Amino acid sequence: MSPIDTPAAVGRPAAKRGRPRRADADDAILAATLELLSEVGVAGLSMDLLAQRAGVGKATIYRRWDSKEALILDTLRMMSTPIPVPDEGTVRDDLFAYMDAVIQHFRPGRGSDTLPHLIEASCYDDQLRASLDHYLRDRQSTTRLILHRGIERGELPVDTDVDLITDVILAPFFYRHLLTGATVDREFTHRLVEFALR
Amino acid sequence: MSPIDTPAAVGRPAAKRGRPRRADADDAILAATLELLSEVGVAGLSMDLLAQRAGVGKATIYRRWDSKEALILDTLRMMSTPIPVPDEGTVRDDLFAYMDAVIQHFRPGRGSDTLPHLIEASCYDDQLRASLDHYLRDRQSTTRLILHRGIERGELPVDTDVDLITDVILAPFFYRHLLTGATVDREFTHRLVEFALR
Amino acid sequence: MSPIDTPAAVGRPAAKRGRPRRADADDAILAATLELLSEVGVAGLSMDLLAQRAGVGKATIYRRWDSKEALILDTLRMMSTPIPVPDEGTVRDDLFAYMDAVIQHFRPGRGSDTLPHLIEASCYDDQLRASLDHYLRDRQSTTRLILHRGIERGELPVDTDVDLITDVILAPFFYRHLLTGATVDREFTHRLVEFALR
Amino acid sequence: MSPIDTPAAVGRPAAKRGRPRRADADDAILAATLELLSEVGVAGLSMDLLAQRAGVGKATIYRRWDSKEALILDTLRMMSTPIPVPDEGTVRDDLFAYMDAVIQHFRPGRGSDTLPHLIEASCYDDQLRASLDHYLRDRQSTTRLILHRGIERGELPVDTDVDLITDVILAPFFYRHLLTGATVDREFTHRLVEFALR
DNA sequence: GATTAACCGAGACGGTACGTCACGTCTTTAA
DNA sequence: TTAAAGACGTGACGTACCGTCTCGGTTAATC
Repeated sequence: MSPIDTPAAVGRPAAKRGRPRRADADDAILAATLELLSEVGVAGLSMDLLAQRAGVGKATIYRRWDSKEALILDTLRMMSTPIPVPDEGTVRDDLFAYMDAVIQHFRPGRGSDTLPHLIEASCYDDQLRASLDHYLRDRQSTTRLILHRGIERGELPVDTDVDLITDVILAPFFYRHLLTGATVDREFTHRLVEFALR
Repeated sequence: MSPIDTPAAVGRPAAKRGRPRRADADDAILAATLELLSEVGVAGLSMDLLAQRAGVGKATIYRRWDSKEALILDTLRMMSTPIPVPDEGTVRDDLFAYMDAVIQHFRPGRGSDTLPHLIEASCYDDQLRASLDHYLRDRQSTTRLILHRGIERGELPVDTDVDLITDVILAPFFYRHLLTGATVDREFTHRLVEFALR
Repeated sequence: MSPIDTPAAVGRPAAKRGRPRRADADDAILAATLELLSEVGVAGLSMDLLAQRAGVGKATIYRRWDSKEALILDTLRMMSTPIPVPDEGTVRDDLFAYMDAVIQHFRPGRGSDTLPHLIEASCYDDQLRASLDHYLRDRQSTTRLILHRGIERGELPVDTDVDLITDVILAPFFYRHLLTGATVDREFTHRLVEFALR
Repeated sequence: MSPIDTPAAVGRPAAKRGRPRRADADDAILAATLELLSEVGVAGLSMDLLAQRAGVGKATIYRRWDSKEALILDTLRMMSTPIPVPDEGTVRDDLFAYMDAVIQHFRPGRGSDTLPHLIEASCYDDQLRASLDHYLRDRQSTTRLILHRGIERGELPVDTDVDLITDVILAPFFYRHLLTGATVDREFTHRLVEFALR
């Protein structure tokens, strides 16, 4: 979910009236959100605190985002450092490298309650549900890219079920991380990749 | 997490003094919780409302459970109808049948915010985290049973990695359900089972 | 308080530069204020609503009046229908007639919170305090006129304390109206007039 | 308006259940209100600040009073030092002395916006209107007592209209104080008393 | 005719206070 | 001692206004 009222339509002159939105407020708010997420987590991030930190009125936040959660999701989208696409030469090694990075990325810490929070919030907000879905499917793109590259190279059969393998590789990671709390280490992800490419 | 202070040790007369705990309060509370979960979801389940519904003081609830979430988890454990263990003759058909039932069980509805809520809450409460892990690993037992039965029957090789296959079958279900919002239907679970048993 | 910057001095060309004030904006604002006062009272009259109703920007209002209350007071001054000066032949009958009209004028209704609001606001704004004083003393002029006419006619002694009698007749009306909530009817005002002229 | 739910009915054992209201909270709240009224006036008295000052949750205040204004009125009733009943020997001197004290009491200062605030608020709240009426009529009792004492002593005729004279003496004070802003000094109140007793 | 300065409607801005709600604890009387 | 009832302190919520500011765009008097 992007900030509300983004004049997405190209070519429309937007016929702006009234004082325009402060251009730098979005950034200030997103930056403050990112700061607070890592300092106090989602649980400690109140809208009052956020507004104060961003040097902004609460109304300015609500004018731009529908909810705290829409804002947080946008913060993840815009501010979080992306996991780079590895290029080790083979699908197997690319997936090994990528999953190593994923493990690093989901280290437990102050911000590790963010994704669970968004998941719960999306139960009550269809628009957020759609945005979160879109965001998380986007994060599959690296895995998909690696697999497609493998098919092009002839390393994988042309009829490889990319969707399924993507799920099979990524899902157990989140399943263990969020649900069963089982160990997620390199040994596990490597075993998983071997199984998926078997 | 079981109710606090359960006189687990048999034989100890407990040397009770004062008014004894109401024997039926636990059940009344669990039943009211289950009712409210399906009526208003976790989001609408406040402790005040719950106490009123159960005809119980709030302190009585907190005397028996550490938190709202511990209670909810116990409610799931005690009150929710278990998914029966199928016995179709082959591992493949057992897993097909089981996953069909799982799909039914996680139909969207009033109570479908329960698991996400517990997942988030477990970020802030180590004891809950442990209890939830235990509960969810418990729910893997049917899948494991089916696989072990297959090994005994000689249907699966003796060195089958039961842990991994369990994750590979169950994880994508929750991953799609909670994270990407992708379709989860019989076609998908069947494809998944085929892949896992390939 | 009149609109700010009124070029009161006649003959001074004021050497205006720039676009002149919209001539009809004052009226539009005053009219909208009067409308809203009777529709939603002072309490419901927000500056945003008022600007919208008058088809005017908020800044245009603040350019012309110092505050919401200065505007409201001006609205009363300019727009409210004045109570006519009676001429019944005697001081007694004139006062009877006038007080009857006053009773009518202060009927309870949507706009009856206006005066109390101005009274409170004038606690925080010396200029408003002065303007309100001036306005309310102005409204004594009819009573004063009636009394002075009586003195000229020889109906009242020449040393009549007009100030005091004015207060004695008008004050109990407002005192009961605003403070004690006691009944204010013709019987009361007549008794009052009789006492004052005794 | 007294604190909500006061078990006014005598003889009813009240059949109290649950934790009783903190006995000292009322006092703490009233005292904090009085403090803040004199420090920052009604305008600066926010419920958050008040709760903090009283060492009490906001909900505790709202549990006991319907509104900020009901609380303020109660504060006046309970905490404000009453004007003593003078006993100078004659009605005239008693009234002189009393009005002198009234003038002192309504000195301008931090708390002088309190009465105007309550008057406005009572436009929007019938219960407050009734309470304020009752409070202000109560404050007439000293004047009435002085007049009745005069009748008993034979100093005033038995058919003296006590209601009217009370209004005639007190009303101009508030009228000038709140409305016209005219001078209210000893000279004026003495002239007023002389006129009323004429 | 070009420039300039004050105006215009619209609406975003930083603040502040509101009254409600839920949390988990505490305090009463009764059993 | 536990029970039901319900008050407690805390703190976040999302809304509504305030009075100011900032746009793009008029509209005159001045140059």
